[in-house]
Amino acid sequence: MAKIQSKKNSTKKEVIIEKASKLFREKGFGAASMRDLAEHVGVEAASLYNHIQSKAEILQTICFKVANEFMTNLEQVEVSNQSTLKKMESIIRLHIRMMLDQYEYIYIADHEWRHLPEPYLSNFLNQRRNYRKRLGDIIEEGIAKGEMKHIDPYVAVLIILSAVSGIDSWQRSRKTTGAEALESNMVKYLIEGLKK
Amino acid sequence: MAKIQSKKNSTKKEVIIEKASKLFREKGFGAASMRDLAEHVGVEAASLYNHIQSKAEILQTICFKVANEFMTNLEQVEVSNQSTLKKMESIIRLHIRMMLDQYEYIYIADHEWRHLPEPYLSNFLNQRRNYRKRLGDIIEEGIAKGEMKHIDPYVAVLIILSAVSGIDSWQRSRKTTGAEALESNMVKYLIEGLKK
DNA sequence: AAAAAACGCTAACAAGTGTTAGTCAATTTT
DNA sequence: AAAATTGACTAACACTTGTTAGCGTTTTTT
Repeated sequence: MAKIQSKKNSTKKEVIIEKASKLFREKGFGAASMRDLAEHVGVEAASLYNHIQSKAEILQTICFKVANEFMTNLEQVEVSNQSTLKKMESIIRLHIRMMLDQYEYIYIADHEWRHLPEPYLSNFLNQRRNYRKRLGDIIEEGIAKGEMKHIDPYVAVLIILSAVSGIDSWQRSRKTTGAEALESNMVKYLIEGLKK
Repeated sequence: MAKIQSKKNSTKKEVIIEKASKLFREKGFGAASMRDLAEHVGVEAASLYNHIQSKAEILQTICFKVANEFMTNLEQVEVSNQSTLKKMESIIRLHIRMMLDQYEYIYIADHEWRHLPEPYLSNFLNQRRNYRKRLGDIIEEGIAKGEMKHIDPYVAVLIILSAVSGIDSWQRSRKTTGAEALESNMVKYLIEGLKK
């Protein structure tokens, strides 16, 4: 019944999704074709449909996998006993780390969600709005407690999320800056700012 | 010879590019079709080719228009007699303002440049790399002069550019935050940080 | 008024799209 | 060993893609 195949301990479906994530990032969801994907998997295009239901399903799987991962983490941070600043720092660090070692997935959830079919699109956007709202609440609390500057919480959330998601254009110059250095530099900036 | 048409003082070619920019942003370059565009312009698809050479040409026009605008501004800032912090502030403010009133164009130059055909793609990436390098130089100078924190300049540039380009997901909630408020909040954060 | 250019249209092209139907060998379950 | 499932294949479908050819009308230039 359960079909375990291919190189590593992964279903063929997982292999397809993994290859698709690379392809979707390189070419964009719309420009990546199933025949293209099939070639990377080493199979004919029609054979893909023995494992998946549609092209869109792949996108859904990726987007919601990412969304759930972030949401789960947020819930853990919310109930933890840290200062609001530390909470934000934890979240920032998680985003950076996920960006670094699940680059393709995060990129797609960040940039290709527009191509989700309804009702998944609305669902995804609701989750995203909810996530941002709750990040904003942490910042609001931080301001009220005098731990943070008086800044529009929504703008702050926007800056933080955009900044970490922008790591994608850093990808190629990995050599010049190490991963840990990048992380600490980003945290430093996002918490303490540019001005001395 | 010169053909001045349509509502405002704009060539039909300009109308096409304007409509295209909205379409490309909504659907992505790959998913937006010429027939789709033609309908928005109020013409048959084939007729578009009396004004443009190809779909790709539209993308090129948009991307390089934006790139040149930013580059021109950077050159002005570079030769000005401001502190490095003020220089960065000027640049940040310009980015935010352009994002607000040329949203569609900037978005496309930010997100759809991948679909540029060679040799335009390389050209565009070179310009972008150059732009970022020079922003980094300003920050490097700021650090050397003790005006800025000791932070990897490239990471700082990344954060700043990503943050301003992230305004796109703010677009719909314009009502809650005014444009000036957004600008001052972003500048405040990006210069002074989150921590009090 | 004549010549030329601009610009809309319809029809068509070659190529590519996601996806389904149906067949057959390999593998797993009974 | 028999039966059932899995999963690969080829062919094909209905449709969309960007783009060109060619015709005819309107607008501009001479």
